[in-house]
Amino acid sequence: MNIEQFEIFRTIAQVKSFTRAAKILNFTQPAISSQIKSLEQYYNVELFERGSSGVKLTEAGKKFYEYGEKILALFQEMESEIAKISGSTKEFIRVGASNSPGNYFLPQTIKFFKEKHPNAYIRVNIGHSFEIIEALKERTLDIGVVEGDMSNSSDLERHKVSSNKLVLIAPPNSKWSKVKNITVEQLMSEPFITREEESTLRYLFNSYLKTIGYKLDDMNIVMEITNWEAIKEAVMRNVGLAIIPYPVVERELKEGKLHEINLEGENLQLSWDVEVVIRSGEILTGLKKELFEFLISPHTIWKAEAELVAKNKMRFI
Amino acid sequence: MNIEQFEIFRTIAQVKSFTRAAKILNFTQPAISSQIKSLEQYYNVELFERGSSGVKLTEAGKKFYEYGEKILALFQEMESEIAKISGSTKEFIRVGASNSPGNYFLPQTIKFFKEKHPNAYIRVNIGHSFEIIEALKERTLDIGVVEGDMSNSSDLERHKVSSNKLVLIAPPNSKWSKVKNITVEQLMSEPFITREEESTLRYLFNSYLKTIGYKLDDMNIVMEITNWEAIKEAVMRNVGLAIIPYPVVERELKEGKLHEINLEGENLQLSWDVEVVIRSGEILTGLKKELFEFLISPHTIWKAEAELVAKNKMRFI
DNA sequence: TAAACTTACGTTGTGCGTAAAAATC
DNA sequence: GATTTTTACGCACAACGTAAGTTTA
Repeated sequence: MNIEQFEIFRTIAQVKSFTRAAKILNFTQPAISSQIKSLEQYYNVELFERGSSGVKLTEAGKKFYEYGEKILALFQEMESEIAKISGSTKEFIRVGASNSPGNYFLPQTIKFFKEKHPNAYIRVNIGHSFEIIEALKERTLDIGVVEGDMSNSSDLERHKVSSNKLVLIAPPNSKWSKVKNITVEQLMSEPFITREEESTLRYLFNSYLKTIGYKLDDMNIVMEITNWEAIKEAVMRNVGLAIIPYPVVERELKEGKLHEINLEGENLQLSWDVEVVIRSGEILTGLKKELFEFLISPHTIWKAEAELVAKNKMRFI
Repeated sequence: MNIEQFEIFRTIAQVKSFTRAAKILNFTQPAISSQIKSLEQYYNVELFERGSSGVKLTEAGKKFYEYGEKILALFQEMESEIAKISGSTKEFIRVGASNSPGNYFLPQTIKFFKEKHPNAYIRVNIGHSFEIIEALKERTLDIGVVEGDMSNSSDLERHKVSSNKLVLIAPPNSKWSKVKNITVEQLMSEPFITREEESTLRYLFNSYLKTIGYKLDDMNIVMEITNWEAIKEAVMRNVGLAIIPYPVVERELKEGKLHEINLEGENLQLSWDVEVVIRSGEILTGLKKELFEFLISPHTIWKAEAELVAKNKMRFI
């Protein structure tokens, strides 16, 4: 029996879904399934009731969760104690998130942060906003990430995650070079390049499209690419149009290597409605400080992602 | 990181030796080494100070032990809770033992018991007698096995493990058929069959020999065999003499298939000086009761061992 | 030299991802 | 029919045992 299994189990229990837990923990869904299955076989008891809309804890599952929480808490405490003694540069950071940010904002963000800071050992705990807030106050979490309601509380500091503009880009020196505006209707039929399904951008852009009565799946998607640099390349090679966060293409637009087109009547201001919360007056240090600052300036996500010499996984459709 | 690693770590800390921990946990010593090594590498800190006479906890090791105890306690509690819910026939039994019984009496005993009762999940915790006694009173242990001092305490029941006679056996219808007595001196040069080094009998017989100024290693050992049935066979085939617990050869002696020889002036009464301790008035049930009764009648060890259709591992020297 | 731990190596088993299938609404 | 979990399978890595090597008193 494995400590990691407690973490998998806890995440599932918190998000009530194998699939979502897999995304958060950076596993495939079958891997999660098999871990839970082996637990259930070992104890010869069902831990989750499987439904087609998520899963639910059984009685045994509740017990398991209850003890698992305590064991994980002790374990994490131990790890930091040991880390102190070993003079290790490892830093254990406990992040709590509510459902939506936990599913769409955090997973990739933390993945990128870890790649830049291999010494950061980040544990993500998912729960309701009020639970995250409670845990912060009880000092069992270092940083919270919740849906923004801008409520005030003297002992907590809330930082709204800054918004970002999205831009529609086209190749210069093409039929687009003179075009300044197009309608959403037109865009839907144009060859379009997008990020992979699991990406934050795709989720946000899709949500946006839904609000104005469209679906990303109805677009003429010609390519899915998993990193910004390759998307920019593809647009330059006239493969299609793409939607990209402004910070990622700032330089190319200024240098004229890419061409911006306005979506008529649409404001592609991108907002997460996410707040990063810490205890008031607490001075964060080291990687905790770095992570906090990374979280509240989300454009760094795009940049970080661009910097990673990505493996250029691309897939033609 | 693995719960089992906590158990390995704890056992080492308690017996202060990789080798002894390996025997208790039924692993080879290198397996233990590598587990600890991987822990130390992961946390980048030494957990034990290695000395040529055992090992000692470092500062980090002490922290690890402290948390490990708590985590293991929670984990075991959880397992029994889950077992209750699952209606499992698994039974978790917490046995505490002081050093000597923990090293020589318990490991094989429990191994045999488990083979007969696959539903018994037995955790052995090793410490000083007074710690075992304390833990029993605090109800964190079910059964204690300590060196016997027959001290009295109203809240604990102490049961002396019954002694057993050892007999020296020879083939009938051979040069031994008329021999009734030999001296230890003579025995030392006769072809002799013995159990493997790790066996309880060998340990006890060797201890006995030392008290009268001899060593088992000085005997003319022609074969080591890991089970009683095969030893009896070998003696019958005139391979050599052997020392065996009386219950194991009772039938063969009565039927005349084996011949008993007295060791002149020696009393091969075998005593463990071991007491099995439980809380007074507590009524043991199920496998706990079985184990308790198994422990206090150690001749069942020999019998159980004989019953197991052993793999007849034998090794010529 | 004896007792203890470590290293080296071959084997086995576990855990993961990919892909396809089954179940549930 | 779309979403979610399960099954099947191949691969890679981790854990164990055996055997040989090293350390230390």
